[in-house]
Amino acid sequence: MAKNFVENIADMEADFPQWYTDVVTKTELVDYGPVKGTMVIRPYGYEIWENIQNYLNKEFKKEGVKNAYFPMFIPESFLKREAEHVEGFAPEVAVVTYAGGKELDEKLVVRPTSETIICEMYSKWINSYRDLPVKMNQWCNIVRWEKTTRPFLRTSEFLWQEGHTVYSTAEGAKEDALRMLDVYRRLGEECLAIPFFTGKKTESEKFPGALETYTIEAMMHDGKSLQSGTSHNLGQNFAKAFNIKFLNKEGVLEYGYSSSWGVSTRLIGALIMVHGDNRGLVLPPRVAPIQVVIVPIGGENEQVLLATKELEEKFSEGGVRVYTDRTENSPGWKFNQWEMKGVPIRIEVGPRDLAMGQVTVFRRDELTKQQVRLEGAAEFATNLLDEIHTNMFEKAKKFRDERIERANSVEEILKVVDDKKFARVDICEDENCCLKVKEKTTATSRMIEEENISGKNCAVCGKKATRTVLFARSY
RNA sequence: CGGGGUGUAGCGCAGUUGGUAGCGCACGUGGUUUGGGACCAUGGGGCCGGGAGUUCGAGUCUCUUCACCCCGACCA
Repeated sequence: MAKNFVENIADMEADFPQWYTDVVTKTELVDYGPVKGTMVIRPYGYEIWENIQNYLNKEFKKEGVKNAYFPMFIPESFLKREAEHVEGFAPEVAVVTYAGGKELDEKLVVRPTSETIICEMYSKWINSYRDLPVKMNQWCNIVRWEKTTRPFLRTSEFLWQEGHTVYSTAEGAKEDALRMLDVYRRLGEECLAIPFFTGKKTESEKFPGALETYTIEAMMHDGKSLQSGTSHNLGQNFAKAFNIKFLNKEGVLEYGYSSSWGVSTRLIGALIMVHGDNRGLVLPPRVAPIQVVIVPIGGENEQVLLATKELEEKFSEGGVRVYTDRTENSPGWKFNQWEMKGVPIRIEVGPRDLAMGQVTVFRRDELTKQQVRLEGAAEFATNLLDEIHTNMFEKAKKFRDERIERANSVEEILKVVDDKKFARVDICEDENCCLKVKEKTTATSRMIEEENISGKNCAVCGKKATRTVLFARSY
């Protein structure tokens, strides 16, 4: 191996941010748009998103959630109806002031999230307890004018799904928020091979206007945390702001209880930074646009052509996303290319193996090769996809679990996060203690792991601790 | 929005005291190749990030602006 096959990608240990940028652009997931902070999601990246959508749409249907679409323009006054909400989003909204050749009477906010407009519509549609619960989801784009941006992780515009529900009881909304959090956790486990931490946000980190925010957090390869999705119990905050009222069984008018939950294209950033390595992407099989790439060697060889075609057909029939690389490039070049692009399995079909009735199967997660009989190769590889998925999940879990450390003081927290780990901290009820940690260590409280703990002291102020919180530096 | 860094072909880079732009890879064409980034031949590609200035002359000097990267403040 005379040449460095990763010469095009920065070393991930030496320069993780550069590695990330190199990987997302060179594998053609994404490109920068002409407007600051915007990204073009290219087909190879978009297919990952489509696979995530397919999984979630199925799960949403199981939950009785219907897809719908609400307008992207929101009257500015809507945002102002919920005090915390407007305060939280005002700095980053884009506003349309001019349209149709004239100044608008009322400015239009380009949605930074759709609670307000959806609740406005819900208030028209909800009259009776018989109308509840209402559960809708929309797949759409969102605009948040961020100061610093990075493809998938933070862009001025991004794609997401946002679910919005209304229940007749407080418990209904809370349980919904928790149930959807679990859907996201399973999305990680079953689809992205990412072991998410799930828990509640502390007061200072919760969604503007929410009663409680639940989060899925993932540990990236550099030890930072990425908030990968959130689920909010909104209580009656938005129902009151938007006048969502219903008559209960007793004929008494009540405000509804709502929840909202969302994941975005940021998930793609998460899976890149959880699974990637110095050769580039390592895509989880269930979302990989190409699950198996076949590389025929010695293209003219009739036996090769035949075996390749046969394999290809078997995969297609079995519902495996397969691609055969028939380009003129040399085999070595193709190997490196497809490894960079993170294809889970590569099958090399060449005369040497075929003479013995076999093909070579390479797995991206472990970078290992083995010879397999041609007849059973498709079935073998198909099963291997599941094994790769499980292996990737377990590897990520092990990586994560080895990098959580208890910390009993601000100094210890600093040491742990400097060591690129998450700190598990017993802390008191006072939000100022969380903020003090942030100030001293730049690590933020990611989520509450456990509530109502006893017999422990706050790592910051020394008073009685009531909860265990994970702290980490984050994206 | 502060502090630092980088912008020259798609990518990676050279470009001397200012004298009118080059290399490798990639790309087109013809041919030979194919088990870990093949080879020969021959082509195409540049508002040197943008604007303004100094100068007879600017990739090079000055100012300004934009984009990207890093470190802080703010966030999915």
